[in-house]
Amino acid sequence: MSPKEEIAASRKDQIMNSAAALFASQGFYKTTTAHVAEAVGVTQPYVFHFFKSKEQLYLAVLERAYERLHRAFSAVDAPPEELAHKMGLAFNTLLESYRNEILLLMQCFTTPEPAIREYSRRTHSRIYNTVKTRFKTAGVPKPGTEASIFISCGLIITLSEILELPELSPWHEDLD
Amino acid sequence: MSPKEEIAASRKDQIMNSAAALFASQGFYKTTTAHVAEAVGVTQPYVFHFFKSKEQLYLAVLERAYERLHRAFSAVDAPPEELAHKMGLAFNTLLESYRNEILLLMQCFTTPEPAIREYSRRTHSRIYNTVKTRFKTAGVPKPGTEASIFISCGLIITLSEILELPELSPWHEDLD
DNA sequence: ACAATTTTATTTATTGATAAATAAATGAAG
DNA sequence: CTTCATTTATTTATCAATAAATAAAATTGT
Repeated sequence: MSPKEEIAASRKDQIMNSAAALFASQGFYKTTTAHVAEAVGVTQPYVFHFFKSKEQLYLAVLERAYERLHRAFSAVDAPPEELAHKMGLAFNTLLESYRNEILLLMQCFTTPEPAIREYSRRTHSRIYNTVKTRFKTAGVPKPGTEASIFISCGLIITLSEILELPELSPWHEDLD
Repeated sequence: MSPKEEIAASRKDQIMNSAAALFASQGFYKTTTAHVAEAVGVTQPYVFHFFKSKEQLYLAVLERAYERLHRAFSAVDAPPEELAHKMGLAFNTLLESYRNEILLLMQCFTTPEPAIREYSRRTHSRIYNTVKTRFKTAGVPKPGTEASIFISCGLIITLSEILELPELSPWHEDLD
């Protein structure tokens, strides 16, 4: 965020932004409410004025990330044979603009907190159905299988980003 | 483990087995050394007699899991056009026999502990190179790309298992 | 003066880790 | 054999640190 936007953003938004960055890189457990507060420049208990628990904060960040992904995918328009490719481009654009949120979204399923698990399940299910429906509507054969492959692609990109192993990315040129 | 094997297994092995199950389902942070100890039936400080820290225990379990995967993949023998398929079968067999270890292996990259991150990086890199080399030696074209796709397949299966969303699995039949 | 914002002070619970004590097994000497 | 000594296996007790959450006070703006 630019300085101007930083000022314009409400405290709640600032907290969610810092939380997204920290949750994405440090995960749910290693990210403390004190870290989030410090990143924003407020005191730790103040975080609880906006979110009744650390878990609720995490879920709020996750939901916002999902909505952004959903909007981005919904905005893609292309003929059937280009659809998957264009959705891939949309995913990459999102990864550049909202890296934290995307990495969090693709990673959340490993957080064993029951409420987060359940939410992750719902979220991944929603993503799958969105993608599948888009493929199906466009007349792509085997839309379910295609959607599954598409998401697996997102997963390996995430893994490659987190571990800094570019050769794992499907975009990496396969020489020799 | 059967009762007989349970007795035969050394304390250290028992601790690693319980730790594998707990780390796979509860993750690094939510799994306490007390939980591991309780699952084995020993006291919490005794775990530290075998592993100098919880982190070392995690890494030991991870290494054992990697070695099992490596052996399984190395044992696969097939002509080029069947190789990927047969390696997929080997992965599935392993997932049935050593579910905990496999899920842990595919999940470990999200644990933000620096030493674990570094180890995950190394481990995933080793898996990738193993698979790529196998494809290349067999004469499969684009072995790097194929290896990347193969691993992404493992990731989506893991996601589907953890969240209990069978429709996300590549093996799920794509009806309608 | 009122309402919204933000801080200080504090509590409670959890958990990884250490140290010292005890019990059990093993083996050698009488 | 069986007693004693020595090592190995395991427990009890405890510490120190961390972190989420609550409540009440204080500050700021209108």
